Amino acid sequence: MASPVFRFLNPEEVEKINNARIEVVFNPGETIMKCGSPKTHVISFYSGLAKVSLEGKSGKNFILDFVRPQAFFSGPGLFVDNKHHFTITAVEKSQLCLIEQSVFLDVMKANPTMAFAFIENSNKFILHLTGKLEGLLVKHHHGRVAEALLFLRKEIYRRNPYILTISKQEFADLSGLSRESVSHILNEFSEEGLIAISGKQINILNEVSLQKVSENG
Amino acid sequence: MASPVFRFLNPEEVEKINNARIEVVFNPGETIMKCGSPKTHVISFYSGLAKVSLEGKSGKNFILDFVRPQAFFSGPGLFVDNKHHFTITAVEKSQLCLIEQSVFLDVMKANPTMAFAFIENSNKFILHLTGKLEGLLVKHHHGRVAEALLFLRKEIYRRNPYILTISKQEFADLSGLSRESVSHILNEFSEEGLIAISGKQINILNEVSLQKVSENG
DNA sequence: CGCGAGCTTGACGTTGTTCAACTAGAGTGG
DNA sequence: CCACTCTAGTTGAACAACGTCAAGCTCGCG
Repeated sequence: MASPVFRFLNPEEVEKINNARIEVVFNPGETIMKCGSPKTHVISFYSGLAKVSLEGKSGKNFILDFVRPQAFFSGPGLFVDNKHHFTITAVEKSQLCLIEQSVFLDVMKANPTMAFAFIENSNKFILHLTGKLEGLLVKHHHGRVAEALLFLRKEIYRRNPYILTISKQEFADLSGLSRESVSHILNEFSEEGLIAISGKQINILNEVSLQKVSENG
Repeated sequence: MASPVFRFLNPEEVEKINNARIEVVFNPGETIMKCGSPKTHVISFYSGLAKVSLEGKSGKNFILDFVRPQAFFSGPGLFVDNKHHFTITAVEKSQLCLIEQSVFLDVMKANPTMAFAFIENSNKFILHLTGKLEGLLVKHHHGRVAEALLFLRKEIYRRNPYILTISKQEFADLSGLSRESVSHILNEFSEEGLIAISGKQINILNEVSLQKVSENG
């Protein structure tokens, strides 16, 4: 029960949730939730890394967010059409719990504090999405790549240098660019001494400058 | 108490909300909520039209959504930082109620059904946002203008032909383009016989083709 | 040693922004 | 009732951004 959404449960409620959850392990590349399929469970994520992506027709994908340890994920189909609107795919080997939605809702119904925590979680997601929107609208490719580099360093891998566990295609899907553009720009950053790349390892050498590029590029 | 969010209140709860609300009328162009300011009320919208926009630094704005009669609006700052993250501006003369957030939350705390309706409302907003994101990523300018034209016809003005109450600049902010691009494209659509424009009136002549442009352009 | 997927590199063309000049309409004051 | 001005909108041209294409590279794996 690691996620903040569950932090206000009493032992009885914890018990109820525990009886309605199944623990599953997904290997890299495996689909956890498929866009369009019926939504029957909510997710409590324990370990690993998964991507939440939008499947555009014409094959273009876009990564909205990552699911990380301690995260809770429900999806916006709840109370709307009870379908999944995003596809969630394991990037690293991931351990998570699938909790029956009906039981989850029962508990939430009786515990308004948990409902408020749930709303907090949704609102943070909304803020994340509007940040993405703003990035796509105002930033040019350099800014978006810089933003993605810093996001991965600060939010996902939480260290520097870091080893990319996502592919270059996924990096492109994260920044809303083509794979080739990402290559070009990483190259430029490398030549300018902002970062150093060797294989899958990325080393951010000049975080301050990169931050500026992210904001003004 | 027109919004679906309030549909499950009992008379006592209605009374409580009624005592904590103030009715205000905004004229076109007036700011209802300003991005960055503290968030103390939620909105129940009665009549008129308002835009919800993101203020990008560098002066670029983007219209995320419109607030219409019957709509409820809270904003994602709730339970996060209690600030406004969007600016809401009246487009037409608008009549709305500002409800004290603390009272609103008290009522929601005691009424889980209302909390669920609130979550439904948030989720629909999330779906709207991800739709916008997808549009920006996949569609080219023609597709976006076509989409905006159809959105205004179907969701906002609900008739055809319709009179634009938003400016061309706002139309551009809605589709994520520059004013000039919008001009060019509306011209092209007009020459191709898809629409007819005279002054502020827009007449969609070939909705089927426009729909196709919206989907594949 | 050879194969193939993922990635890189460079050239090219389309798209859409920006700039600048122009037009139309609305409000103001003589 | 006519200039004058101010804002909103249009038009066209030039340029830059970015995706696409195509060719080449790298590295893991048989």
